[in-house]
Amino acid sequence: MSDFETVTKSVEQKFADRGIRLTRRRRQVLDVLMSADAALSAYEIAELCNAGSESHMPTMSVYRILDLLQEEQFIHRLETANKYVSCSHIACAHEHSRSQFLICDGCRRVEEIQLSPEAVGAVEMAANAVGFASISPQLEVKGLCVDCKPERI
Amino acid sequence: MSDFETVTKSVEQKFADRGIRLTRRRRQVLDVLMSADAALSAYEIAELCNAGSESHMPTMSVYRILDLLQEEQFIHRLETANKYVSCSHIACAHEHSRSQFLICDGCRRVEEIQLSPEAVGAVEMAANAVGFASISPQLEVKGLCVDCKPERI
DNA sequence: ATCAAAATTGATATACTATATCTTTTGATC
DNA sequence: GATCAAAAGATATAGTATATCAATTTTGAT
Repeated sequence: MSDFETVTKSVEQKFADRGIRLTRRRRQVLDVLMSADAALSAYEIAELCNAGSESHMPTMSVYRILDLLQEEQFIHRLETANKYVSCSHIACAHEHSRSQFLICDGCRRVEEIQLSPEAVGAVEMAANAVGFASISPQLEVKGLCVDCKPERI
Repeated sequence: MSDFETVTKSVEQKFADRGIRLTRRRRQVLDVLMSADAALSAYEIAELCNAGSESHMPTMSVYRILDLLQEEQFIHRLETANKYVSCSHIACAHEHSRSQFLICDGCRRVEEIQLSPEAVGAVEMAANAVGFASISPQLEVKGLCVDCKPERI
């Protein structure tokens, strides 16, 4: 069974376990996101759903489905980019409470990483110091990947 | 001399030093941002410029001016909020190369903080580990301030 | 002081991201 | 199959942002 099929099976199981229907539309959106190697906007997702397909996927449906997929933690919304990515732990059995992203300002490549608890703790302490009670579990960091970093002369 | 006047003088000096004109429009936008106690959208800035004033500030001018002010490091753009804030070091003589923001998901309050070099280093190391050459000097963290944190029962 | 070039602003159009709302269709349950 | 709820379709509209060209203002050289 291919890797993609394994993931798909796992996703189907999760939908079933939670009593959520994995409809054709939802499957389309999720497939597009899982196959993408970059973060996509809702409109890009709609286009890709329609590409080479008879169906007409309305963008509004994409937004609705993105909301659901996000609630169920199958995908993430990148707020600094207004784009969406499938969760890199989509097939994992465990929950993953925190997610951190690196977004390349050059090629828009996205890597989901796991910061050390110490690093997260440092941010939390700095937050507490200025009157913040808690910080969001999602952190987005922009940068340049090695391919996009301009060579120094 | 009031605090606001001190800052204004300092800003005027910086404009002069860099050979950039501090026009009426630019001053309006900067004044609005410096007087604001929250991050503002470009359209909100335009509205505030027009409030109680004879002038008509077009939103497009606001965007143009925001670009300039950002290049010159007088203000920051919050990418997670699509809003703008004046730099908390606007009157400082030194450069401040890094900026980190805490944004309250409840009241939208924004605090500009300074993370420890260790915390930033931890993020950089994690980035390097997944093929990123460098990270952006601006970090935005969402959270809840103590006023907006729901009481536990 | 006058004129030409450059910088700034004004005006208009348009693209992109997102939400609200109402109707129609589909699917589950009895 | 009838009934009800969930999902999808359709349309309108709000909010954020960029592109472009024209008009005006400022600068600097003569």
